[in-house]
Amino acid sequence: MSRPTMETVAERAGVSRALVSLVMNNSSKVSEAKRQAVLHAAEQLGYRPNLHARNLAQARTKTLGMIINDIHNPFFAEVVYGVEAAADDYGFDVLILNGGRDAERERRAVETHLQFQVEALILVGPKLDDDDIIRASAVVPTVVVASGRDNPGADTITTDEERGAALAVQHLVELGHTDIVHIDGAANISSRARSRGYEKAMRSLGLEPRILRGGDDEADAEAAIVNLAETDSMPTAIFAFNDLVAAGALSTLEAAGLRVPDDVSVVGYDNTFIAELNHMSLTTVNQPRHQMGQLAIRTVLERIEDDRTEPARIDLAPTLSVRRSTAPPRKA
Amino acid sequence: MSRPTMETVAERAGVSRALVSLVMNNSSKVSEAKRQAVLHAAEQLGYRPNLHARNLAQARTKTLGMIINDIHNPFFAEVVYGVEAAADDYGFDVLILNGGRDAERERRAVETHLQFQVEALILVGPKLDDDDIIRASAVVPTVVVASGRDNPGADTITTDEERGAALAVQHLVELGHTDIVHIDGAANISSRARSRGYEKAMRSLGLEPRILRGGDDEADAEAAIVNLAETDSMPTAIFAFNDLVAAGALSTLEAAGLRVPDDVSVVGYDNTFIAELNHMSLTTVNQPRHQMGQLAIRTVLERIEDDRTEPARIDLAPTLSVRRSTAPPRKA
DNA sequence: CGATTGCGTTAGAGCGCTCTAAATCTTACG
DNA sequence: CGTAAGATTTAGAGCGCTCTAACGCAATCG
Repeated sequence: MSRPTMETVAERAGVSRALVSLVMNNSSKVSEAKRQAVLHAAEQLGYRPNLHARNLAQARTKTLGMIINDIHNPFFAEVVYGVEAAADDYGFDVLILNGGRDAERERRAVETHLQFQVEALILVGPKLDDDDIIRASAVVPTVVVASGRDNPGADTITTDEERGAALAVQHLVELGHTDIVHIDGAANISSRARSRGYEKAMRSLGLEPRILRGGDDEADAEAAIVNLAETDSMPTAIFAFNDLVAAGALSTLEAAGLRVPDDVSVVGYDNTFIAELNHMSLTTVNQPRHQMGQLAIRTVLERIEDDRTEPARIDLAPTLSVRRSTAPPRKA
Repeated sequence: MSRPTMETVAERAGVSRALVSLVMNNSSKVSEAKRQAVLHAAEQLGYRPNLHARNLAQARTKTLGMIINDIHNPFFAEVVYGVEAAADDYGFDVLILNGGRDAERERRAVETHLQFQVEALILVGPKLDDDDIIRASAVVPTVVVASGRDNPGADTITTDEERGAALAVQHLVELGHTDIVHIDGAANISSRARSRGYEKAMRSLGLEPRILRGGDDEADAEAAIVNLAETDSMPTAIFAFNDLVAAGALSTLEAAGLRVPDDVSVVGYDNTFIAELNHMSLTTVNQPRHQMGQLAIRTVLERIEDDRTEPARIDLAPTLSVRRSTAPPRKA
């Protein structure tokens, strides 16, 4: 037994298929009596409109396609909530596809979304390269969130990561630190901007930058710090590429008998869940993720309506969340 | 300029629309010459099949609908990866909708998926109640993952949570603990089974169970432990409802001047990301999440093919991941 | 050499819905 | 009463694709 269609409902309610359509789209020009009859019939039959048929018949789908770099990463979850909230306001459905930290998978996800005729594409922290993004945005309005760079053709929502790094440095310097090491994000997409921000801030304050190669997980931090302990001198403060690297720093430092923040202060980046944990209590740079998600939707949808052609670029200000992993340096 | 259709491609390639269709579904009965011509024309036009049209024309959609309790929660991410891997094998697309920890939103998500004519529904840690699930599974094969209970009408993939709790108790007892307190999950869906497992295990070992009301986040743990410190006696080990509660326990204990694991051992549940962090290094009960996701797909798809009618129930065995938050009790 | 076979191709109906234009029914008014 | 205006309702085409049945054509065979 296949599912009931409008035809079935129409028959049952003793009206035409067109009338059922009107009721389903709650048109105002339907008599109350018929409306009730239709609604009742639909209810009884367990009728559910077929979105594929609707989307085919209509020009639009009222559907947005979102691709997330990695569902594992709670950083993106907040963005998703922002996106969903805004999409709700505009009456759009959001289909989520998982990129799985893999450019190839993201490419396939883009393809799937396009085949689903989404009206816009939201790429959250994409692994795709410029060409992919150009190709996609040639087909459908595209907005990129948190990619840490400009994206030709697409709208872009970022935070000023240089500024974020500067905030971290500033905070440490205000606490009295002068020997501040940065563990970078290696090949990571946002790494460059953060390092540059760190370096500029240090120099402008007359301090000597020291950058160590890190990565994007705990193990990378460990290597960097072991190196610091063995061959180099231990600074009084460490600014890590992200919270995870900072977490790695925390445990490696403690394993080495150093206390945070008494001996060494640590600052992370992203204000993830980890940083919030009481036991970690990481001072970190915060990006307004929810807002980024909301703006992504607004930007791209307005682009559709106003059919603006040049891409927008929105750069939000990061803030610093001060917690217990930073303190004034121990008096020498 | 709207997107090219099969018609456009057919014209360009000098063949009929039907032939284009055959090529797109790479049928074997197309001459190589025409196949190339069509492929070439499609390429040039940037043709992309319209999934809505296809899904309408075909009986099936080859699409699965998944609803995740909360994208924030990394526990579910692993399940998602399992689901995706298996779905890939079967050639299904997986559409993800976020439940947002809200039964009402989940209900709407189910509705959306059904309107998209998904061939099966995968509910990961649903907030929906039995009736919702019964209703859904009456329309489309449904599988529930990690709900911690039986779900009438739907296939169910769980782990034996009683057993998991017992593993935790066993581990602590083997280390020499006898005074073990459980902080439960309050109204949380899995709380009952874990508490029961704890209680049974304790009694069967001749120990007196002590259960405190917890919840599902750090703050809940704090309240419970403060209570323990002030009005009750501090045990030598704590088995928490989940990793987050355990994390809360960790920080509250340390704030109270107690060291983990020297003074108090702590065990969590779920083996989330948190537990893995070096700095936390939480002994915890692990659920084979990836496998759960895979099994969910297999179960529900096989159900479609074999049109089995009675729901399946798969109960996997949890394991214990021992880390540094547990140790023998301090000698009195 | 006409009939048969089989491969490659195509016409055309139909999937469930929306939308325009036209049909039908009311109601109001001269 | 007849009729125009307005309010409801409906017929029917069409969205882009798949699928069945039939068609054309070359190769094969008795």
